[in-house]
Amino acid sequence: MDIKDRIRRRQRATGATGLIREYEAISPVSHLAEPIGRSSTLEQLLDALEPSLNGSLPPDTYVWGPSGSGKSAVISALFDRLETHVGSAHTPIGTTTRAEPGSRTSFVYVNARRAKTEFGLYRSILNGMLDERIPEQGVGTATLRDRLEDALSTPRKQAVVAVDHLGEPETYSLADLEAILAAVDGSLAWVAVGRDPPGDLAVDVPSTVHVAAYERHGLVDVLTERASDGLSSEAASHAQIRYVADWAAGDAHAALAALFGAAELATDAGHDRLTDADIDSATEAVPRPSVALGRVLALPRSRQLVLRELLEVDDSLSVDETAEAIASRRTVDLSAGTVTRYLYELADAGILERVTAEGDSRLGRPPSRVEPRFPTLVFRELFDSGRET
DNA sequence: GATCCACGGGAATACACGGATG
DNA sequence: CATCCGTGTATTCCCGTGGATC
Repeated sequence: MDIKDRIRRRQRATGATGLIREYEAISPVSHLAEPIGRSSTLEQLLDALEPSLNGSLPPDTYVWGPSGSGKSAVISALFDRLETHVGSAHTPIGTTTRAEPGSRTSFVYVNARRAKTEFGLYRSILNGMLDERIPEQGVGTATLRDRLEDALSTPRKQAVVAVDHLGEPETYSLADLEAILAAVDGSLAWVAVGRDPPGDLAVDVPSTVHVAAYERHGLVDVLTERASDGLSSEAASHAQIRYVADWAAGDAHAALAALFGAAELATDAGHDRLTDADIDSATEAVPRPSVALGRVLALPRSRQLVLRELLEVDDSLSVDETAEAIASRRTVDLSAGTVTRYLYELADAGILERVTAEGDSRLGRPPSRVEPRFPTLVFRELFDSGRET
């Protein structure tokens, strides 16, 4: 919804005549309704979820794989489909072949980055199951849990909940998720998504699905498809796409971030197609490894603002000096001390990297400076064209 | 009046370094 | 020589506050 608004705004601005035809198509934070080249993952997921197609509860499942391997893309697209075509809650009776009459299965996709608490999780699940408006505040967590149990208590009512992005600094772990959902009394199964191998987790999961990184040709397919949807024809050459795919080494998020950044640079420079220099500059603006943009864009406003302004500040300054510079900008209404703390916190979370300065031997502990660990060009663009994320 | 959660200040603690101490 | 201490910074941690919502 957010993204669409931004895109419309952009399309209006550019008249969709420029090099970039559709921002969403080349955005690393958006997913296609039909993921490209992940059919084996899709099959494995359907195997695991098969019981739910007949109205019974599937086993809890853990899906894992590296950054940019298409986990989110596949899961979100699949749950979307399942909810509209299989979950009968919103489907008029008799329009599709359903197993047991009256059985209702809700398929809910939850982004843990945006539902960071127990309260938020219950709220997201209820939101996906019911058409009613769910309170955001003013009501206790236990109340929400009761409400969820109510929703699940109707005979033959069940829910399969996908919870994406587990185990990141800002999100809870699979163990936490299991504990939270175990407290819910009702027919509910989960599909948890994370990066850690199942063996590293403190939880035994009955079923796992591994998603491997994209092969080179697979990633080329993804980029080709996305470029043809989002860019003017022939804006990116085949050789350029292969180059980006190689550079990204299987990480679709990084590859799309580079493509998006290059398109942005080319547009700003008035090119009608990507130059190799655009691509080089764009890849330089994508650190490897890089933090997912979705993580950055899910941060509270004030942190995103600090990150945005950070991009305008001389990056050789110390943390304190940087904070000072950021706090003095007129868009920022925070004390330098608070900005300092934000910078340290962001560094601790891996969104920034602290680099201890060398030389310059003054008294006391030597200062460090911070460098972004996220795709800066894309963040800048999404932040500036949007707002309210 | 209850409740969630982002905010934001500032106290507490860690660290680097040189010099004093045992 | 190893350890402790003081000083000046850098970094981390805690917790009350208040807006918004029900």
